[in-house]
Amino acid sequence: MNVMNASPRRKELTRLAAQLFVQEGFDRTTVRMLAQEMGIKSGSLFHHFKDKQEILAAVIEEGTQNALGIAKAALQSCPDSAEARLHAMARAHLETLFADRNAHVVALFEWRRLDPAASAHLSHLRDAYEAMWVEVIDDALAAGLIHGDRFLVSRFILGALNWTVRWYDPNGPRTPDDLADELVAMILSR
Amino acid sequence: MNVMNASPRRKELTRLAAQLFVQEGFDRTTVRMLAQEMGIKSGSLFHHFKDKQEILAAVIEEGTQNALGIAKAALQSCPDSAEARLHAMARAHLETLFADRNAHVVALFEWRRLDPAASAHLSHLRDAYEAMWVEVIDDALAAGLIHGDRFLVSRFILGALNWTVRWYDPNGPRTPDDLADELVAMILSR
DNA sequence: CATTTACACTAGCGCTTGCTTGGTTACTTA
DNA sequence: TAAGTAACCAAGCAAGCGCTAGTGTAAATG
Repeated sequence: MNVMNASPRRKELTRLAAQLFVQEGFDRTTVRMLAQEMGIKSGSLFHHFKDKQEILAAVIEEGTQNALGIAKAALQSCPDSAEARLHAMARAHLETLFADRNAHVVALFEWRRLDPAASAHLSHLRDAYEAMWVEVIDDALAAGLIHGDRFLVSRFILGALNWTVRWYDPNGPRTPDDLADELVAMILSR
Repeated sequence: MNVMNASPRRKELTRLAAQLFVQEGFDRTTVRMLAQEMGIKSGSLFHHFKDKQEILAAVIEEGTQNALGIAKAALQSCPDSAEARLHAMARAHLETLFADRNAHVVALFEWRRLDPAASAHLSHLRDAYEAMWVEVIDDALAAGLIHGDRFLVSRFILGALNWTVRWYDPNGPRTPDDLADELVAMILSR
């Protein structure tokens, strides 16, 4: 078995798995379905992954790592005002949400299928991402851009953003940036 | 088989099923687990429900009907201003979300497990509920209470509200009404 | 040239799944 | 007291599940 490496083959298989997990749900996706989508037989799958659980963990890790990278890049290359940073985070969130849509849908809706070990490991990644949000929101509160409880405000914002995967149509007239700007405009105290 | 009636026994079984579906997810909940939780044998389950699908549909129907009832009652017994109605809808949404939490979590996160027939039937119920929201939000926009695109605003609000099931702790210091008021305060243009 | 590595294959084991069958029990009604 | 009905059970079937064992082969490596 090809333990925990990041071969290009494995990356491609992870991408295909994410797509199937979104289409069918993790539980209803069988190893035979995964193998067929990948053009191999079900037994061959276990050369690349220890078990089905590890495929799920790989999908979620991939998505979360990308989200972290995009958010960091967005904050670094943006004006140093609280308002600009809030905009940048919202835009970055939706950018990664729809660039790696499959991985993020799996992360959001199949998280509970992770076994405890994988869940613990990936929780750290997600916490790192959420910490960036909390910092930006604290700055926005301190600057008087928004008002309210920091805990509630951040939950509401992330809820509204994450829920977009349930209704947003990438082929429609609006870009993810449009959504981000509209949401920020909606909550700014003016 | 006890076709599609609403016997008290069936109602109680539906309630227990909702709980298990939330704990384990629909796919991982076996008919044997359901039966055990209900204190009967797995074969007996099919006296009350045609198949496993019908249990899922029963859970979701129950929750959606309750939501409709609560929202209607809330709008009828509230001052006739756009702002009061917006408050009332947000409060009603969170009230039913946590009064029938299990049923609503299932409706929100297991909807795709419904077969097409059941999905079509229940979609009508859900559309009726969302139509109430659209009306209230249109009034709020017309009154100048909030600004933005009616479509986006309603999606953002419902997203923020629905996402509360992922983090809200009913045993914490805040009531659902607190949440509703904070959210409305956050989006009002002041 | 010999050996290792990466990747794929076939075949199937052991188990669980949703659901059916054929029948029994407990209660209500005529 | 007889008939009807709702509720239940023991047993098990056919299908499908994740995963393993063992083998073949072509390319990379010593």
